[in-house]
Amino acid sequence: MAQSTNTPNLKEACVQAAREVIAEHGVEGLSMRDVARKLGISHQAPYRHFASRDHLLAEIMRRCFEDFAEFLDQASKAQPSDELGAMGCAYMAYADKKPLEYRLMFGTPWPEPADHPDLVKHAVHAFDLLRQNLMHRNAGLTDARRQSELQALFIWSSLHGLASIKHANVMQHLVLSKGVENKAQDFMLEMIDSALVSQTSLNSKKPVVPEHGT
Amino acid sequence: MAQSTNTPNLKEACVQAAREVIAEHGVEGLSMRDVARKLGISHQAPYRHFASRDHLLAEIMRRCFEDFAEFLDQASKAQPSDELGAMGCAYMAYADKKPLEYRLMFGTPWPEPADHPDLVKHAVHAFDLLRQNLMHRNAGLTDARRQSELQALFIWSSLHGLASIKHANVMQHLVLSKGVENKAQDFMLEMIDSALVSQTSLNSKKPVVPEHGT
DNA sequence: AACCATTTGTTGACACTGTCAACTATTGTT
DNA sequence: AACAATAGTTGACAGTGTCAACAAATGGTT
Repeated sequence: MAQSTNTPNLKEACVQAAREVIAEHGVEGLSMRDVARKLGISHQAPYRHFASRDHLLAEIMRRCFEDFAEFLDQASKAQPSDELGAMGCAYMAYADKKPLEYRLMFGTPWPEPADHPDLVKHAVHAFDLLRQNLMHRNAGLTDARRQSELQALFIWSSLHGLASIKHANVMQHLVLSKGVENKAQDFMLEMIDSALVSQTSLNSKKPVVPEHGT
Repeated sequence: MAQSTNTPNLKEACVQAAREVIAEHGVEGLSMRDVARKLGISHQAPYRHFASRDHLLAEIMRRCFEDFAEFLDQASKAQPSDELGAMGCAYMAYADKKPLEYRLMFGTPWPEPADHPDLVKHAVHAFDLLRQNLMHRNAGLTDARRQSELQALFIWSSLHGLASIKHANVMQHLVLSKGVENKAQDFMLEMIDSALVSQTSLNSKKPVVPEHGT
């Protein structure tokens, strides 16, 4: 009966509440009933706006990808001289500053893609930013598109790999030498740069990825 | 009462049954009661051998790391001329051939590490194989250990990144050019090799990672 | 062989989950 | 004002992990 909170559009409130629950108890700890409780409504009310828990989760993930893509876009535009390097740094910075969102996008078992086409669309768009950037960089090459895609996959893999290793908090168990953990990111960006440059050494000598992260 | 199956040691049977359940319904679909049902025992029997669902899962993950480390070790020993490249290929081959195990190790939210020290120990050991290999390769360098660790993290990140992208089945949504998906792995191994060689170009010119995967 | 403690397995509960079905209240349209 | 559509509620059902109390098996000591 009551509906203690003022919720003009309950759908939006559900998304917000769900994000809070995830922040507190992790993705696995998200329950529809928690969301309902948090909003002071009945346990079935959210089902009027989301067909299932997976649909709610998919909506949140979709927004994360939207936010993520915009963040990458901004970063690359802010540094026109080195868009690619900026994107690499931005990628890692995002994973660092918004671990929840990152984990949600790339560390959570996805719901059935066929049921959530919008989610897929937004996820692909984030990748396309990287691909387009490399396309521009490889302009003139015979196999520009193919090369760009391969490079994009390489870059994405490396960045994502390091980000998920960081998120898994596993480095602290590896008994690494002093400073290695902190330097890992810069080192990795250098290695990516190095690999790209040595591959396309005929075209450009300019470094692709600068030194520092944040 | 009944205990329909002949289970001399129930603990072992539980692990086996759990792996089957995971194979059928995924990690999220693993339930203690499923395990019990599968063995024809009461729903509480498994708790005599595993304090909780997480403990059962941790034991399975621990064995996966054991198996994984042995696999990497075998591969590197089988090809003494290029241990590192062999390990890289072996890593991807394992992720490809045993997706369940790989996903379990690297794609599943870990239980609280403090509660499962053995799990951590075995996971670290797998990483140590890579580190030691690079240590041997970098022998003589001033900062051999530090460099080896940075390189190991880079290699691991790249391989793991690509493996998890593959497992997420997301490439099929990216509308990649023909052949890119299949070539991604070899390309990535080449890039890793290229980055390592160009970094330590004063020491060795020999390629670190060969062409083909399996 | 008889006793007893320890281990192993069972039964029954409890609180929790997602979600279906049936109900009521609200709202906008005619 | 009447009515159809929408939004929210209540109550159920089957499923889960796990605690507590019980029973059966097992093995060592006397």
